[in-house]
Amino acid sequence: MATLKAVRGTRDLLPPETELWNRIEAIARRVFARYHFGEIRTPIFEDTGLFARGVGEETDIVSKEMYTWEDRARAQSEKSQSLTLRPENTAGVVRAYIEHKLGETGQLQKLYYIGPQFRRERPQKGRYRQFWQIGAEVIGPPSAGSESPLRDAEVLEMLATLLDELHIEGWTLELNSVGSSADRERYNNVLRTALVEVAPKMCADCQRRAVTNPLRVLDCKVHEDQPFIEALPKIGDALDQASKDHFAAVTAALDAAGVPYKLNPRLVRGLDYYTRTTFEFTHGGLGAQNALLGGGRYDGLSEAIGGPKAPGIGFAIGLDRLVLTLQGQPKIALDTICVETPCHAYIAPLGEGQNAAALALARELRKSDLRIEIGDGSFRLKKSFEIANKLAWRIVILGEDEAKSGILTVKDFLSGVQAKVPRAELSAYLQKPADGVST
RNA sequence: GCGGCUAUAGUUCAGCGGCAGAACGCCUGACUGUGGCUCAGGAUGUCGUGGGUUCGAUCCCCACUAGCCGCCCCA
Repeated sequence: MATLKAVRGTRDLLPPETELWNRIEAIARRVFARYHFGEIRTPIFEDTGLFARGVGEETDIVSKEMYTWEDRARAQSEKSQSLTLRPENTAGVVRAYIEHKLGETGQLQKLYYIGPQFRRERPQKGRYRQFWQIGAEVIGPPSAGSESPLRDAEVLEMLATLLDELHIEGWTLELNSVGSSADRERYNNVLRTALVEVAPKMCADCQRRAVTNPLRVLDCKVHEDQPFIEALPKIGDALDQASKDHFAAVTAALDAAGVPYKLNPRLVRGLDYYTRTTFEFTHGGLGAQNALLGGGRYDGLSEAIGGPKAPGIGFAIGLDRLVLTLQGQPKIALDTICVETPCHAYIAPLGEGQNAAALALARELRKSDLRIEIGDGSFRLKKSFEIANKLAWRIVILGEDEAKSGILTVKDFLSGVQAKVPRAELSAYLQKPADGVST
């Protein structure tokens, strides 16, 4: 039988890498809490229609990258239904917002999520078919202030704080406004018209994009095309006054808060639901996938999927890429966020007759929140020492002498000091830093 | 979905048309209760899978699968 493997584009995360993931998530939760965000957990699959209507029928995600299947009816009363593994989480959050009538509370909803998403793309470094995102959404009825540029700026400022606390060095915030959906449509037409003349002089990809997705031409990286792109109409000029004012207010607030950003008039995002503010935080050294996170405002999303008017703004961080970035950074930064955590002590029972006593001792110590590993009485003491030295700060020897006297032998690996410690004092003794090493 | 590169020990990798190699890691070493550094031994394996060429293929050819890089697109 062929050995089973994780399917293409999926992978296992093992210790100690999972430790890094946990720490990143813990930092994110801590930062979100300071900004009064609460966690939301939505199902991992949804009705296909949610993504078709929310994300956009014509987007690549929906048209060719979703894991979709027909969930057959099992009973006469049941209807078959097309289901899809979520390719992103914003649509699910907005669906939940509508379903639970959160708008009726009149309160601004600040929700964050951490979880896997699924897209059937060609796997690459930092791009998996099951990938993880940390994201957050600020959404609510207009009366709650959900349309305010202050919310855009707050989210961006929070992200700057988060990246700083994660010790990501050298990030860049790129910022743009794509205007209202009407602005966007108008601009698309203007662009399409302008491209009729210019596109034939550009690269093959651009000639194709000019027809299929004009906004994408702005993203072209071919050097020779840059002058043509520079000369194309700017989306900023197509914005109505309200959108211009909104964007100016966002940048003013960022300036006041001292959050650095770079205006990028070419930053258009792939998802249909984005309006007004769009942004990306990028980081060099990630190759073609240089975006660490992206997001934007989506004032019409709720209505697009049948809900009330509920403007919002949100973002999603690609966790897989964030981890890659951290792993690629100078060791100092990595150490501050992820250090290996050895056990406080390794208990070495001498003889299988001491195994039961070892478990009892471990239980006692673990109740004091000490990290304890237990050896096995069948091991020779030499072997116990070798193992213990690899994974613990100290070894506690539990032999017949110790069992009788109640005084345990403890050796500190760093200093090499060996001590006799009464059982009642052991927990306190092990809590103490092992010679310069802090717990 | 398209193009290029890659696939050998637990890991990182060398290698060659004729019995499979290194480093690190792992196991064992005066069989009595003492690790690290050193020393002496030892085991690593369907050479990604399936076909083909050949007296003989881990090596050459084809297909498949997977990974990496790029394109498309995107967080």
